[in-house]
Amino acid sequence: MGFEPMGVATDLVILTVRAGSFEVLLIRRGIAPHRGRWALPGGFVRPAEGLKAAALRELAEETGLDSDQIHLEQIATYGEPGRDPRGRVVSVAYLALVPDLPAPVAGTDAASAEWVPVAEVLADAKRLAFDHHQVLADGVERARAKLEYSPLATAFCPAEFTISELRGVYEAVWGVALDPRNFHRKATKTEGFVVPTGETTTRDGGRPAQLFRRGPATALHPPVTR
Amino acid sequence: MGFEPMGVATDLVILTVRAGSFEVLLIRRGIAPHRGRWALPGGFVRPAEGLKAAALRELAEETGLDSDQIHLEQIATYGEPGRDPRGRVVSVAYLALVPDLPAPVAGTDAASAEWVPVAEVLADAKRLAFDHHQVLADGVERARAKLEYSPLATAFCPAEFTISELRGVYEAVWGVALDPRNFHRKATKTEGFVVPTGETTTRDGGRPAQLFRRGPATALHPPVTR
DNA sequence: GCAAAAGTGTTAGAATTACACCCATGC
DNA sequence: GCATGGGTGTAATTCTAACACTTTTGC
Repeated sequence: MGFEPMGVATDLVILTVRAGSFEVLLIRRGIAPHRGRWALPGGFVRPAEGLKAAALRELAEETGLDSDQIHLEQIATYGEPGRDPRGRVVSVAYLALVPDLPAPVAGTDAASAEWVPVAEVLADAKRLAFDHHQVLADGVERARAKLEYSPLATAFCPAEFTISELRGVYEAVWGVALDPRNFHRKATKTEGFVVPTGETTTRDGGRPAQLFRRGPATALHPPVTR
Repeated sequence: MGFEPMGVATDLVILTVRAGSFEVLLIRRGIAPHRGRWALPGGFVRPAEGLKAAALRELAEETGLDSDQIHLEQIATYGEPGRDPRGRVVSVAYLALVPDLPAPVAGTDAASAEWVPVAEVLADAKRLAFDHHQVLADGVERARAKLEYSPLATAFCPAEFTISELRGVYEAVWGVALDPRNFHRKATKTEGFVVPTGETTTRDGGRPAQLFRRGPATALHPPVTR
């Protein structure tokens, strides 16, 4: 059975929230094409490697994170002829949501990697190489939408977090202010969203706040509204 | 720049609602692998062809429909090594929602095609070739979810339809009964969902019903609840 | 004490639900 | 007339949004 072989790659939209800022991990390309321009991390899928496995490998190379600590899901696949000057390359894009990394971004990859505010990158459609502006836009839109009806915001938080830290994630990703009091009720009353650890912290200042972990829910009923 | 070439294909989850039944278009495979088994329509992407263009070509071959009349969106991409015995094949799955076709399904494709109730196919995980059971399940879940917050149900209807025909789509896809009176209010009051044509029909029996067309909305606020 | 953030209570308005009821047609 | 589905009205309930107010810490 004949078919025309093509290159298959994965690209990663790695998002985090750092100090109230919603940011994406970009690399400066060290090789052609688009040498010296900013791009999403990514690379070709190896012959005996699954697509998600390839994305996990790239993610570990860039961030040092392993699969337990991160949320990774497919966004979409981009394959217009001509999107890559090297030839026909089809790219499967993945969305990774990671907590604010205590360790530096430095991975085994030699190319320089940097966290950049999402708003800044999206404001300039020509900033990124290839069709990565569209890929980023699609990934960001997916993340924003999923915060509403899934407990995914916890993926941006450390293992234990306060309700106001969780609210900070929503505010950074959506770019809106939420009522702290109503948000507190929503987060703690929504079945399975968060579970209290019994501990408290004063790291946010003011009255000590309860610490929570991610709950078992996979969907939020009712959703958190934007 | 070296990469390992792979086969790239598209598979189609073509869904419709016919006489109150939620159905998927399957073909019986005429060639190996999985010869004689049921599968989703699909085929390899041509060298200079875009992914969506390939899906549209397959769709036209199977149903005779052109792009104006149908909704087509990407579901996901499936590329585990070993999913296709012919070698490393990555398949980009597309979801197509089509109205009940007045013309027979017969296309230029020689393989026999048939509409089969979705529930029947999903009930038997071994019915379909390759990993098509998973692809179908993902496509169906996408369609069910999108009915809630998008005006996509109209994609299953002819250009002009009554509110009860629209409700029939929801009931068939979700497998639930909806209150006709509350649904009527919801559909007609939700901004941009449907627009009245001014015509009426008695084809559903009883009092004449107003005819509507799809409205300009791309999202429904508030959503239709399951 | 004062500032800051956590957390609870309350109330008005909006949306959802269930169902009573009337309308316009075919037969 | 009578059956059938179309379409409107309305009240009970639930959800949301806005904000007053109390609690517990650091300084």
